[in-house]
Amino acid sequence: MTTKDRNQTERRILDAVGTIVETEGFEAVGVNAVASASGVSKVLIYRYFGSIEQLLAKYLEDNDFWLNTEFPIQQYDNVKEFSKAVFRAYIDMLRKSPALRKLYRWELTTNNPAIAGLRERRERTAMDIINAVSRQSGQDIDQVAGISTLITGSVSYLCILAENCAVYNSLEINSDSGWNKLLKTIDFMFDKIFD
Amino acid sequence: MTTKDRNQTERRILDAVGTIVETEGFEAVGVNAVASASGVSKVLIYRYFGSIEQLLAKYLEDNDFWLNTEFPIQQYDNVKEFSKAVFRAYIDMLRKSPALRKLYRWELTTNNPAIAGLRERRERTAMDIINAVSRQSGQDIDQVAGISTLITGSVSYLCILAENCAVYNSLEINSDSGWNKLLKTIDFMFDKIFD
DNA sequence: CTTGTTTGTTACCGACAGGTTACATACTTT
DNA sequence: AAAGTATGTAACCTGTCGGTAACAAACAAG
Repeated sequence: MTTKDRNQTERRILDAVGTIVETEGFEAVGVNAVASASGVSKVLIYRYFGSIEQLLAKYLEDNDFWLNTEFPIQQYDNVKEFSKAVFRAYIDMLRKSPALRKLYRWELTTNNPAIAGLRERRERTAMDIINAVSRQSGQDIDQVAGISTLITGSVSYLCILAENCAVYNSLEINSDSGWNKLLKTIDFMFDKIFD
Repeated sequence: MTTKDRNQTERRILDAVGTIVETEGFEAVGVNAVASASGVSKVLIYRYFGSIEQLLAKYLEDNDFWLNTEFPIQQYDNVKEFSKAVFRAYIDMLRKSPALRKLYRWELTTNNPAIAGLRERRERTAMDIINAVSRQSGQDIDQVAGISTLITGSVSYLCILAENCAVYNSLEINSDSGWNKLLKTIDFMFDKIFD
């Protein structure tokens, strides 16, 4: 360490968490790994953050995934096109962000207060959109929730899987071409459903 | 160990793998864990199976997930009902089997020859069905593959997630009621698509 | 200048992981 | 009965994990 600067040290630690998360995932975030990746002795991790759990909580809080993306519902008068756009945004977000993929993957094997908090807020955001779409389209809310679940669920799954598997049902889930096919299917579905 | 019986010892080891997989998942299958769970010294694991990878390969080979479920395509003259039935079977299978859920979860974080082999065979089975449905229904094959991907992908995701999370888009993914709603949505979708 | 506090490093501890060596005991074969 | 082989265990080795103690250096306040 060159100078004595607590703020900078904390930044280094959090940055190290970021790179570990992006490359190896949350599962790999341990005291020793963060210490060596940040070039900071691990005692400081405990001193400044308390524990790895709290460090991860801070990391999640800093880059608050998903929550900051606001969907301006009113602006769309065409519910069908709005729906398509929402899922397009969802796909882009997940395909672009390694950290977000790792977060979704981590959630499948873990449960802790930080994750529970994220899920709650995500649930609220999602249900707000679903409610709005149901109201504006006249579709049954369970039906809208179901369709939304089918799409976001599979998109989440495929984006995680794509890091270890190139093809699923003949779709190249690693390339734009595969995802464009899936987008066409989603559009097709909405065209059939919203008559 | 009471008597000297290699067959019985191998059985004990494989059974221990099974219980560990079902309760904690493939990630937890290590030499020490299997040794203590089976009551067998770990040297024998190496002697009889070579390595943990090979032991897991044997375990996967023994209970070959997914592959043994044959779908008699010809028997259905109604393609729509056949499709619904396939996905119903898929959901039941995944919801009933903890080991299968753990396998799907493991696949999201790992890649090895055993998994690659499974994927290949699964891919072939799936594409056989998709081809048949496309031919018999007249739907574009990419469209059928897309729909199938949306459903199986989300079902896989939700079944894995349900072990750590009770609600997704207001659906109770831990209970039959939530899944029945989702089944209704799938049926609804097929009714709209197959006109 | 001296005293106390913040920031930092090194070195260590116990627990447990994967993996191997050396040895004991049973069974088979001649 | 004797020799060889298959089956089993205990003990150990190295490495890494999370976690802590002890100490060094910079800085602030009197």
